[in-house]
Amino acid sequence: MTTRKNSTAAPPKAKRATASGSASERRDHLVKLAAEIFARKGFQATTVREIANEAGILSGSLYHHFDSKETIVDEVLSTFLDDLIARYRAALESGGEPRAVLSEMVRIGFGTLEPHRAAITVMQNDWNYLRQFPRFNYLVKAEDDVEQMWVKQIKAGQGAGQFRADVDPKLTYRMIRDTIWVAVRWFRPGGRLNTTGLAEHYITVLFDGLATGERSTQPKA
Amino acid sequence: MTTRKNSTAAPPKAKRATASGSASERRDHLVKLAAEIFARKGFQATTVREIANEAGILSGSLYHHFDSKETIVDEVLSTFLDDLIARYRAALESGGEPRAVLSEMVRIGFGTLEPHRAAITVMQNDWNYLRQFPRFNYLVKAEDDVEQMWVKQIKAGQGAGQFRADVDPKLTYRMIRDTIWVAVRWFRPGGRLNTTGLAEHYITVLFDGLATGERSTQPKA
Amino acid sequence: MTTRKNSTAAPPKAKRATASGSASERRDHLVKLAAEIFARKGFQATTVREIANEAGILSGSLYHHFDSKETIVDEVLSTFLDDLIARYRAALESGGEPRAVLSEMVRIGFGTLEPHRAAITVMQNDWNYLRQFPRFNYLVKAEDDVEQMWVKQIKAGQGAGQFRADVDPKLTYRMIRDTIWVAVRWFRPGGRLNTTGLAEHYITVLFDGLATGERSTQPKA
Amino acid sequence: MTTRKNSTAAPPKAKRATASGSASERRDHLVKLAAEIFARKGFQATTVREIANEAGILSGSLYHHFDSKETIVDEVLSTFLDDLIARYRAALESGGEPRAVLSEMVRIGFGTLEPHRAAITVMQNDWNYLRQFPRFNYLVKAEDDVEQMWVKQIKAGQGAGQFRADVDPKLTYRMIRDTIWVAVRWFRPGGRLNTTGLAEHYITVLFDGLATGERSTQPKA
DNA sequence: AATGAATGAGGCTTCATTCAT
DNA sequence: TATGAATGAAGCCTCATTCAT
Repeated sequence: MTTRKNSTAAPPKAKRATASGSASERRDHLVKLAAEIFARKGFQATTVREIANEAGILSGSLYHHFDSKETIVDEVLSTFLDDLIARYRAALESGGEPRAVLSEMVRIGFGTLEPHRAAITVMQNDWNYLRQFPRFNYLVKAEDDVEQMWVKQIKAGQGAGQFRADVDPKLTYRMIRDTIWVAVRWFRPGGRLNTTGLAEHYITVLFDGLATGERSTQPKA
Repeated sequence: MTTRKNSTAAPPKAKRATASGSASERRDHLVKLAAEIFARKGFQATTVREIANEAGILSGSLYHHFDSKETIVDEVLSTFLDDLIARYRAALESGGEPRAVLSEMVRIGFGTLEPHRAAITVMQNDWNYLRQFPRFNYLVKAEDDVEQMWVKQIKAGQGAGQFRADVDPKLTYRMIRDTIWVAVRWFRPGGRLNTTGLAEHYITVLFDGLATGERSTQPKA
Repeated sequence: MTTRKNSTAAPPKAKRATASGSASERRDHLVKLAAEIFARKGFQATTVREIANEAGILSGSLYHHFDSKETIVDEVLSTFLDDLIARYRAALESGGEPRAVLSEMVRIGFGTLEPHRAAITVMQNDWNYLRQFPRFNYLVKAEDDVEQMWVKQIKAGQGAGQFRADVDPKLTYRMIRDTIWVAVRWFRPGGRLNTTGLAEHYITVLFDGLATGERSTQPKA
Repeated sequence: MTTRKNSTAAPPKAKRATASGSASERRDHLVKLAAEIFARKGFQATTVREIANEAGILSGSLYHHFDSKETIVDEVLSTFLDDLIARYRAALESGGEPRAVLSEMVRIGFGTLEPHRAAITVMQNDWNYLRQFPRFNYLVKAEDDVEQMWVKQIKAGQGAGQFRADVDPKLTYRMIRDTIWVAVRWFRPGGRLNTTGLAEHYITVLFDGLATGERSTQPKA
């Protein structure tokens, strides 16, 4: 009735070693389990009972660790965003030329697809629902911060003559962002391309286009 | 609240001939109302009571029109998909060269953003949840059909030397598709660009890329 | 599973007559049932399931009539207070001399003991708990209104020389009020005294005191 | 949070001799804390976690001191009742005349308002709920004992011609009792009157009545 | 004595759906 | 077609209590 998973395989001692661990390790483990289910079924369709079952405890016991179901998804999302923003900042601080920085940002984006697959999926699917709650206002803030980083680089690239001047920076950012994140819907590790391959593929098309030969439209700048 | 007892008296046929004509009109109206709410709040977060309220009736009364909540969203999605596929087919049957056809398909895609905004939003946000029900299997089928149309054109374009040969057709399709549909999340009529402008903007970047000057990578074919 | 009470005794037709009735009759009936249980067990110790069981329906069905458990107790209390204040106002508007009016108010107070026994009990026992919720602020308001009515009469009586001047009007009111309401804890219809008898007994002691012979302290006025 | 492992090393006896002396002091402290919260929020609305928080420990740790939540409130109430009955007995044993003894009992009652405010509040508000549990039967017994003391004095007063004979002793007792205890709801130290003042105020009204001039009804005896 | 994790029962509430009228 | 009352299942959460450490 207690341990439901991994119960018959591991020796008792190993089990105890797993069950203990630092206070927040347990919490992190639970967040990870929850994230997977949220990603698979959607936040609303996921019951706290499912999360608890997956962890081998009763649903009420979850509330020893979290205030509410919202708190859990909050931790899922904020963990991802914190990591993402930190990576972006590092890329910006490298001080490279715009095209190189932007390429790196694309790589960073695709690079989160695997480690943060669940969180990105939740953000894609449940964002619309979650944002109606005041507690998730910070998500909008984070989104704005990220947008500024991208738009700034695109504009810098246009100023430096690296990017065509006849595209809208904000619009372009949105298209890039969506193309990256939405890939989480169909990308599965182990397919033809890994996320690095995906990134390079996209960088190619993004910068040089799908067409061959001469560019049909020339930049105005 | 209105007519309450006219069920057993009048002959069914006569009644339908007179009072009807709006038989399916009423139904369509309800579907449209529901679609808007589904789009705004998500399918699961939308209660049948909300839909009924919006229509000025009680929730139980909805069941004179639809078997279930799923039936309503089903109608929302299938109406959109039927229209979309019909348009794609028309573009394909025009028999133009691949690049022209693909451009037209992009235009068609962006062109559905306004008339089918609600349906597209629902498909984006609730697809993950809905697909777990067998009744929505046909959605997967429709998605596959559409994918084939696109991939065929991309391959044709590569064969004709119009498109670079070093990109993956299926992957490219998915990125195009995602870029278009996901725009429904932020596109609002009345902004800087209408959907036609959006389409042209994207076609430019898609075919010629973001960069200026020489293409850094050359097609292998 | 549906009708649990009065099911075997009454003929089917009678039952239907009971089950229907005007929309608010059903609601009033439920409120009355709930009031009895609240009085017997306390508001918090009463579960919505108990209320629903008593009414022969499922707990969820209660929410067809009421927003919440609080709404039910709200209706219990406000019904009582509305009636009480109306009666007090009528007594005040009779325009009698203070001692007569005050006597009448005492009679009114004891007079509510039977028809509003449940509500008064709830107010006595659960007031402390309920007042913490903003929605019950109006209870405090009603209490203040009533206090003003009483205090005004006591002061008037002192001004007219009918009541001793060396007592505090507000304090005296509180003691009278509490003595009346708190009787709901032990008063049971069918005992030695009915509520009229109780009222007269209290009026006697209230005005003339428990002692015999000369009053040991004289009014200062 | 503090000492965590000193259980198996030291001999129990030595430990108790040193660290203890506050064995029951700690317990009494916890009871006092609990009483305050019970009074403020009601017994049922008070969680063991709140009590533990107030004491700076975790809720589970409370169970090293008490078997259950009921045990705590039991201690709150019985402590008060033991003290009250002892005081009453002392007054009775003084052997004064009925009116003097009764006055003293009124003073004792009001005198408990401050030192036992919390316990009295709990008894007022949660009596109805608590009495349904067999373990609190002794409360009813104590209540009966007290009633007998009062009624005996009232009857003695009537027999001695000090109190009017046309009042019901039991009924009179109840009204006096209620008037005193219920004052706990609004009495706050530091107001116009302290409990001594309250007592004298009430004694005046109780024996001589609110009215001035001749008594309108005369005792029959 | 205290911690911290868990239990198990139960509470209030929501909601899609049904059905007699 | 619509109403209004009800169902029944389920959901999130609370809380007194237990127990190994």
